[in-house]
Amino acid sequence: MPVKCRNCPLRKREVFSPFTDDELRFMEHFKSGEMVVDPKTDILLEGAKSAQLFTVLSGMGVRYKQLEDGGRQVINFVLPGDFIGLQAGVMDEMKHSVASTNSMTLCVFQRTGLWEIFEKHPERAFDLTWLSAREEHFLGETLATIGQRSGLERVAWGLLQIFRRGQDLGLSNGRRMPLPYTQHDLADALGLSLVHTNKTLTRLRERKLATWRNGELEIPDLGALADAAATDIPDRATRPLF
Amino acid sequence: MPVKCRNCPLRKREVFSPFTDDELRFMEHFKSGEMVVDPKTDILLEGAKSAQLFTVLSGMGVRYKQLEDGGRQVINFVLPGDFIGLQAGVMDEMKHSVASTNSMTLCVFQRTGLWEIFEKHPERAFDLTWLSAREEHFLGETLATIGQRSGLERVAWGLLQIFRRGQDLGLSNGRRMPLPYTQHDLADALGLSLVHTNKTLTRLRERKLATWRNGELEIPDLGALADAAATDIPDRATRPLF
DNA sequence: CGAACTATTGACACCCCTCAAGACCCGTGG
DNA sequence: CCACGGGTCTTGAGGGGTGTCAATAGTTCG
Repeated sequence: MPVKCRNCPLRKREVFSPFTDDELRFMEHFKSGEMVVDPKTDILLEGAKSAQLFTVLSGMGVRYKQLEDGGRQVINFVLPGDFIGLQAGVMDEMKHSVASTNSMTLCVFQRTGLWEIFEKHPERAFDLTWLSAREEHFLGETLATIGQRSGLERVAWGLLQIFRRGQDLGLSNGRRMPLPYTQHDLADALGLSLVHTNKTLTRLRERKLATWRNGELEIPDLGALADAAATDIPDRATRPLF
Repeated sequence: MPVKCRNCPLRKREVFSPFTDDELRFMEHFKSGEMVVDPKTDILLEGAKSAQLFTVLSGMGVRYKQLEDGGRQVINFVLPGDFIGLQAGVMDEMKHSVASTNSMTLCVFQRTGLWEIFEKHPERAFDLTWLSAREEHFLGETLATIGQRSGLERVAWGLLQIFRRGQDLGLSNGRRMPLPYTQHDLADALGLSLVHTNKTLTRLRERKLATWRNGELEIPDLGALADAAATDIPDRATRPLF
């Protein structure tokens, strides 16, 4: 029973382009409902064979892998517009877990709809592949950062990355944006210890490059922070499909 | 002008399943030629808008990102059956480079064929998305390793990973397989310095867990090495499409 | 024979991890 | 109301893993 999706961030390849009639029809056809998730709750678990795919309408979360020894690697941060569960839809099961950080509302699709997309909507199918390739690209960037850069560079890069995504999503008020994660989340994402991440954040704050407090991130000068991250100004990133 | 592709590792989802007639026809239709690449040669450069996609018929290579400061991150190792250039085909340009290590022979496809696949061969298109999702999965594993594990564990994990892929491809003679990379390549893949990688390889050799010499890797006991890598026995990995 | 690349080994420094303790916040229950 | 516990953030001390620098040797190639 398709539900009207007032807020579903279905997009063409352009960020924030208006919906076409075709896209609206497409959305309503495949959407099967909405779902609200409490903070700090697992949405998908590694190994799960989920029958649903999700799109984030609001709230934030993390993709992560739990290690045997108790460690955790945060793969990336999940923001509004992100697609969740494509792995379970295309492969047989999830290869990582997804948990909410905030309270999140999700747009729900049935996995079976995927086949219909590939059969009847080749352009949408192409978009799905594009989405997956984009994820691959970002993971490569992350890998290069974790593998090759120092602690300060990693933290600066991570904050910069998520701030840019927030900007593209319209989450930022000028130089501020909400960031409900814990320092532990960031540490696990960057491959640093919690303590060292904390001390590095303090350094960034002292240098007035980035201040992250009470769930709000402030970056006075993107360029200065980018210098600290040793990255060139990058591709503007987020282009959600649904 | 389609070229007969005697060796093209087109597969169904099963590793080494025989070709179906449909698959053979599909291959020949999209293949536009073969290509031989000298060792140590770039095949695709980051930022390139390549008109071709490739499949590896033989030889080995690396996917990598060159950093501004001279560093290099090896994203992963390219083995026979791997697909190269999907990013350039789906997105506008390559987000990483690909270079040969060995002498490689490649199967060449025209990028324009991609659209035809999505329009007329939804099952193949699904396979492409599956491929991309699989890459994403492996990158996640790598990220977790680099981000969370010690040097010894990383090296053990890396050797194990590539050995298993070699096994699946039939490249291994029992406990040995050819491995033409340099220690520098491995170091750049694992986020370790060359020197430390060397010393860690020595330790693995002394413990008789893995011996990598003269371009050949020998692993006497996969289980023992897996213990050193702190990984559970994983999903058997490589299932190439083309 | 020299140049370039690769592998190896030692010395040393330092980044980052671990352990530990305390502060602050907030919910719960006595 | 206060006590208590859990989660998060913060700071200090100490140690070890890892990076950097440097030198040697083996190999290939011209």
